[in-house]
Order: sequence, then C-alpha cells, then structure tokens
Amino acid sequence: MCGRIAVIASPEETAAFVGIGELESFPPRYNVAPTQPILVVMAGPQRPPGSNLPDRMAMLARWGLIPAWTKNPADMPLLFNARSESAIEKASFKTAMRHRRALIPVSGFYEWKKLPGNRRQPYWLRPRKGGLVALAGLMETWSEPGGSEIDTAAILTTGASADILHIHDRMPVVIQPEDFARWLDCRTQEPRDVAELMRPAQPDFFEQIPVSEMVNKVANVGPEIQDRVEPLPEAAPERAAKPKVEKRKSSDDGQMKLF
DNA sequence: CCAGACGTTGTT
DNA sequence: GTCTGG
DNA sequence: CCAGACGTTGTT
DNA sequence: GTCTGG
Repeated sequence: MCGRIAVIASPEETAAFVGIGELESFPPRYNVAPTQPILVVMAGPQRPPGSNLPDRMAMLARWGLIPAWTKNPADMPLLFNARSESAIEKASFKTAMRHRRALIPVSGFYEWKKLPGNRRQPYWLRPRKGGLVALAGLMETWSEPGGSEIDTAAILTTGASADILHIHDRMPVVIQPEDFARWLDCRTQEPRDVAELMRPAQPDFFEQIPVSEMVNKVANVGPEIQDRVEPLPEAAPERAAKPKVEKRKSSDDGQMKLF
C-alpha cells in the first residue's frame, strides 16, 4: 500500500520528469502523510491543433480523495489509496478513474513491515536508478456545502512485486515515463484501455532501506528519517533467557475480588 | 419504488 | 476500541 | 500510514 | 451521482 511518501527532488527536476514547463518552488518534503497537500499532474485542457498551450497541468490536492457526491466527508473513511483491481467499478472512484487520472511524482514512499509482537519495521523505498517515480493517482474536486472547492487525490495500489512481498502485499501503481501520455489521456483512453498499466512494478525497481521509527511521527520531517538502520530482528525477542521471578505471593491467587 | 451505501488495510 | 489530525 | 485523543461544567 | 438490497 502507500500511506506515506517523500518528495525531495527539486521543482526543476520534477517539472522535467513529468513534462511540465515550470513549477512553483517548493521545499523538499521527507515525510508526507495523508490529508497533506501533494503535487498532482493531469492532462491539460483540450488544445486547438498546433496550439502552444501546455498539454499537462500540475496542482496541489489534499491526499485523501473525497467523491464529488459526498455530503459529509466525516462519514467516509480517508480514501488515500484506491485498489486498482476494483477502482473501475467502485462508486467512489469510477468517475475519477474515467475522467481524472493523474500522476503523482514522488522520490519514494514508506512501507511498514509487521513483525511478531506488534512491532513494525519501516522501510524507505526509492527507485534503484535514482530520481523520481510517477505513482498512478486519481483526482476529484469536492464542493463544500459552503460553495468552496477542494481538490483531492488518491494513490492507486496493486499487488506487491516479488521483492517487496516480504514487507507488504500491496504497493503503489508505478507508471513508466513512456506510458505517461496514455495514462493521462482520459479523452481517448477508457479505463479498460489503461488497465494493463496498473500492474506491479518490475521486481527490483525499488531499493528497500530499513529506517528508524522516526518516520512514524509526522512531525519528524528531516532527511535523517531516511538514514539506514539495522532492521529489527525478524524473530520475536528472546523469551525468558533469564526467567522472571514469580512476583505474586504464593498465598495470593492474583484475582481481584469484586465483593 | 425508496433507503442506504459508497473504502483500504490488516487481522481473524 | 475508534475516531481525528497530520 | 502512525500518533494521539477520547469530556463536562463553569469560570476567568 | 450511482449502485445494491429489500
């Protein structure tokens, strides 16, 4: 799945990667969580033939898609992911899937591996070749009862590729640069035409870096949260190497008596 | 027809 | 346990 | 995704 | 808004 991302490339690098002329300046963000603004790239408005107008546009959207028909967002869970296998038919995603497919350029994402004993080992995953990666996304504009509009977005997920499975069974959908135009072209490409793009990334596309639990806290936003650490041991902690002394007096059964 | 849901992940 | 906030 | 809150009345 | 369930 994908519930935390990092966006640390420069605006210039990001603009070049997604085929946009220019982007407003923004700082590197090492720890971006749902509900926060993320950069979303979409196909631009239709152009007359030979026009110089850009064919792509970028915008900020709240990470957490709110379907257009939503009356009260509090009634919905936070839709920061959408399952690619079913998004075409789900009420919450189908219109966005048809009309508002998007790319979300990131430097990488974080994934948590569950270990025995409620422990979790976070990993930072970034493209092995370096640079940026484009995640498949959906955009939806929600109109508040008051009248103002909020742009929102979700990241599509698919099954994890083989090398990622030991961490988690889901991962974000990655769109390769040669497929950007087709993915974004909602005019001529029906959802079923781009379904084959929503597949697990090529194995070993991502480098997996175990990182400390610093990333857990959204308030930690510095580059040090991506420092490699020794991962927690896979096995449950060694049990009773030094057996604990029985704490209770033998005469006490340890049960609280209610009366 | 109207009422009510509309979601992901993970876990059992 | 469940919801909200980031 | 994870972390942290989760409440009322009344008074300043 | 659109689909499902009754």
